[in-house]
Amino acid sequence: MEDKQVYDYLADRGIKGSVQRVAVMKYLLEHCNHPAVDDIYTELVDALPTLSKTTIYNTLKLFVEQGVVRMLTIDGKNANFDGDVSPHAHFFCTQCERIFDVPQPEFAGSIDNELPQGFHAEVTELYFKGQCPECRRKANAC
Amino acid sequence: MEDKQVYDYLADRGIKGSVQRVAVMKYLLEHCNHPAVDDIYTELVDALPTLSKTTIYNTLKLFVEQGVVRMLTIDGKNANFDGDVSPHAHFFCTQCERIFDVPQPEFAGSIDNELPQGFHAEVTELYFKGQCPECRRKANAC
DNA sequence: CATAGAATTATAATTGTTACAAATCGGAGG
DNA sequence: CCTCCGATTTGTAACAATTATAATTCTATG
Repeated sequence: MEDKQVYDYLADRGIKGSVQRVAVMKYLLEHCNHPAVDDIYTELVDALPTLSKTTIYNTLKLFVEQGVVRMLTIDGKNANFDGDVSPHAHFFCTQCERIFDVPQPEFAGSIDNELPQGFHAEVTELYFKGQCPECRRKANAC
Repeated sequence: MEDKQVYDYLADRGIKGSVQRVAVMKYLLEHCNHPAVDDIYTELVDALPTLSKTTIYNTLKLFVEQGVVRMLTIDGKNANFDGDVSPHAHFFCTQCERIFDVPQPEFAGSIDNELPQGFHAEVTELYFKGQCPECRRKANAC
């Protein structure tokens, strides 16, 4: 993926680009590993040696506010980030601690109908926690 | 609610009671405000002056492991706790920052059918974020 | 009543995040 | 091409939630 593409992607969504912002967005678009702030920092600091962790925080905050990134609070410790903002749910494996994308059941279409009168939801997060296929297989192998 | 009742409630679920554990469980059963650790501590420390915050952490960890309490990671800052473990979803008002109980759509009955082959979920958390009726009303009053 | 194991406590350490002020960057106008 | 202003980035320090640890206190049991 070209930096120019990412720059335009941000511009289309009303976000002024910068070297750092493009790098963060590009990383999120190219990886579906739901990184934490630290993961992103570690990945990018080699290419951008002056990068500051504060910048990652600032950038992600902006991205979340502008709706180009989703923040996940699934693992109870860190925030994790997802560059895929299309509706989907997440599965947290309590053993390997990885986060997986899983399809979201259809109720999502009419969220406010599901809610009591007067509530208005802007964000929906559906989290599952348990064992992923790989860890289940290992556990049963005993 | 009597302490004895709460003590038995815990015993029925395989948890040995203590003054502190009963106090925490009782508080959670009597309040649906989804308190954070600090809220619980502040509420209980008057009646139990020697209470330690570490005890609250230990106790809640035990309760969550034993499935008598749910931990919510909806607000991005603190963990919040819910003594009601029956299936229901939560709504976080981004303005007043309160957490509301809301009904959970029916997919919950057959969770593993909703998940890709091989995943096994033990916990499901459905979070909505937006404005509660009260804050919406205030916002529109301008 | 003595003892062993469990639970509680206080303190310190750790960690993720935010606040803040200084330095740097980038674009508009001269 | 230069200067200047506002936005962005950076580094440091502050903050707050949580966890680790070790000592103390409880509690059940013999």
